[in-house]
Amino acid sequence: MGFKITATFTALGEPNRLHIVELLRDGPLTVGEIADRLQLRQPQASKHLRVLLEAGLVEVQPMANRRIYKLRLEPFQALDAWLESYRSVWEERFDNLENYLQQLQSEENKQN
Amino acid sequence: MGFKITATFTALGEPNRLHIVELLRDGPLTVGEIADRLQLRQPQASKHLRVLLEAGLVEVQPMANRRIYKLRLEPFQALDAWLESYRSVWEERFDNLENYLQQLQSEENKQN
DNA sequence: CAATAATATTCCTTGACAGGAATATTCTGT
DNA sequence: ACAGAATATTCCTGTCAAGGAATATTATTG
Repeated sequence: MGFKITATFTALGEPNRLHIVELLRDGPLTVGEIADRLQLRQPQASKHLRVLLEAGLVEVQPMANRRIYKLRLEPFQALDAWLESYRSVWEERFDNLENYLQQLQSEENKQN
Repeated sequence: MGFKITATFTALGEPNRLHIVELLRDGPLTVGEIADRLQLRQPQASKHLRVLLEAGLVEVQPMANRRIYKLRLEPFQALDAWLESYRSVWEERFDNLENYLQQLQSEENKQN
């Protein structure tokens, strides 16, 4: 806990990192495996993983020579919670209400 | 349609822009109002709004002298859909399954 | 302890981005 | 058409992030 949601967004804003996350959705992977599948050089893979790690999106588990990265759930749940407040917005068709209010305003206090 | 989700993420990765979006959640606002509430100078507000606009997160509706910005629903729904595939991950406790697989692997084909 | 595999870190360079200040644009009313 | 309000754009500058290449670190095996 204690990760800022903007960190989540910026981390996922980079295409390679988004791709990594999508790979990890299907299960934990090794740095080398990630680099292979994404056509990345190993150092770049490590660097992106570092960013994801610091954003709390993944965690790492050393195994022998390797480091296995896997998704952490919390940031996704946080994202979900954040989205929740917007779901109500579109479900209530807030949109139309506002159009209505704008009409009122645009007609400068016309009283019927 | 046709907006990349990475664009959504990068747009929301900037704290001021995230803040703008959260303001707009409660209803459409004018550039000036946004600048006021966020303690931003008008040009910066306009610039951030431009980014949000190009990412498809907001739309603008000219009214007289002003421009009223409001949220567009689609990117949020897209985000929601994207998150959906991760919900199943954490709901199925995929995590434990993987720990199990890792154990197997770490013990190098030990057959009981 | 040497050799090797897997991964991380550093240094460098380049490009993107954010804020500040100034200026341009657009619309309205007269 | 002009003045003024609201907003957009441009230019400049400094910072930060990403890729490439080289090197350092860590753990395993013999």
